[in-house]
Amino acid sequence: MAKYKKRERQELLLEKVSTDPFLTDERLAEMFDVSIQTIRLDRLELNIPELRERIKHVAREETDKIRSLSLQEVIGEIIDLELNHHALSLFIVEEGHVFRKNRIARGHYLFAQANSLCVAVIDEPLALTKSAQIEFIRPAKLGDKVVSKAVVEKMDGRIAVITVESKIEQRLVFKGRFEMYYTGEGEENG
Amino acid sequence: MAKYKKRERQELLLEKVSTDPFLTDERLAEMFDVSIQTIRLDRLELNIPELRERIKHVAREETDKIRSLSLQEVIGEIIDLELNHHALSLFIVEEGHVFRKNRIARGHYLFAQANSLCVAVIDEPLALTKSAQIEFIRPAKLGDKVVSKAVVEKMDGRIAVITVESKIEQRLVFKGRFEMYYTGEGEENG
DNA sequence: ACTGATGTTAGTACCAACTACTAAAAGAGG
DNA sequence: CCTCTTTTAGTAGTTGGTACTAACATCAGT
Repeated sequence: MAKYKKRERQELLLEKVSTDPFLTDERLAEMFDVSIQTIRLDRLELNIPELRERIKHVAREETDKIRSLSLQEVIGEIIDLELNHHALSLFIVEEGHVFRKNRIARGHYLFAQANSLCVAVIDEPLALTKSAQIEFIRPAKLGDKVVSKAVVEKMDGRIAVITVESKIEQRLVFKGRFEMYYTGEGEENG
Repeated sequence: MAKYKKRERQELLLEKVSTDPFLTDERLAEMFDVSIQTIRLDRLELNIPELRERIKHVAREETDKIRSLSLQEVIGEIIDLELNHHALSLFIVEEGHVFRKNRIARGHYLFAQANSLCVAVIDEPLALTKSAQIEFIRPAKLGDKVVSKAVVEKMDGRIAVITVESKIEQRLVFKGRFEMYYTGEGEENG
């Protein structure tokens, strides 16, 4: 079987280039046993940018992913906050948070949302989780919007007690009782 | 104050290039108010590759990071496992896991290690956390190697009770009691 | 002030991987 | 056979460089 027809070649080209953006026109020409010019024409017709632009695009995209990853250090977005009283955050369950099998969110992400909310609600330089009792009432699934509410029950100068309830569309999915240790000393050096 | 000395400029150059790998020699020359040749000499001395190589490197590196990201779905590396009995995992505290201020690990990472260990130790298609009581005894700091041990206390066909102890160099930093819900039905569709 | 060493700039030839364009050759279909 | 599409060839120009040579500039020490 000799060369492909134009149509086939272009389909395959798209596939090749999207699976491996690092292919030069020269390599591609060899792969399809056509001239470089043909590959160029194909790219032109298919609006496939040149090698360097493809690489640049990948690099840009991925440097963005690092940013959104380090934003993930606080799980969930805080949408309401009154220091030392209460706080509200929203966490949207995405691909990375679920078991592949059943698309149920891993428990520790729900915990992380609650835990970082507790850290945020305390208006002190140092706030660490001391203990917690938690319950997972219902599973959260891919795409669910989990709203978590933390209420500070008491603060005695060292320990704060906070209750957290997380809901999806008004239905309780998680609750917990957190004891947080806090002080005014923000030790800067390790 | 006019131009920088060679030394200073090269330090700044390294910083600039590593924070933004997309800078051409021309842009850099403008920024430091020197000729392009000087920038080239600097790059040569500092072994900084040219723009295209830098971008290629970022693109390559980052396509790899997608892999290591999906590895992150289990926090910690499992180093010993006897299904339905016990499991051991190692979690090394890195930059992304700590508060910047004091380099203490965020609580939910220690929880995540324990939680995913509990999921792993149960030899059933579906295993979800039902509830947990946890205690943070001592803070874990940047660079610490946290060894977590999960022991299955009992399994009654639906609920497993697991105790977890996490230690850094033999010293207890975290303990918890987890109730896990499990079944043989691995529902594939949401 | 003169001498060297170090640092900076200029300029040339060359490269990869292209774009944009023109033009010729090859095939395929009626 | 003629026509229309497809493919190939070839030229000029671009970006962002390398590698190299050579001319200046700056300052340090004597």
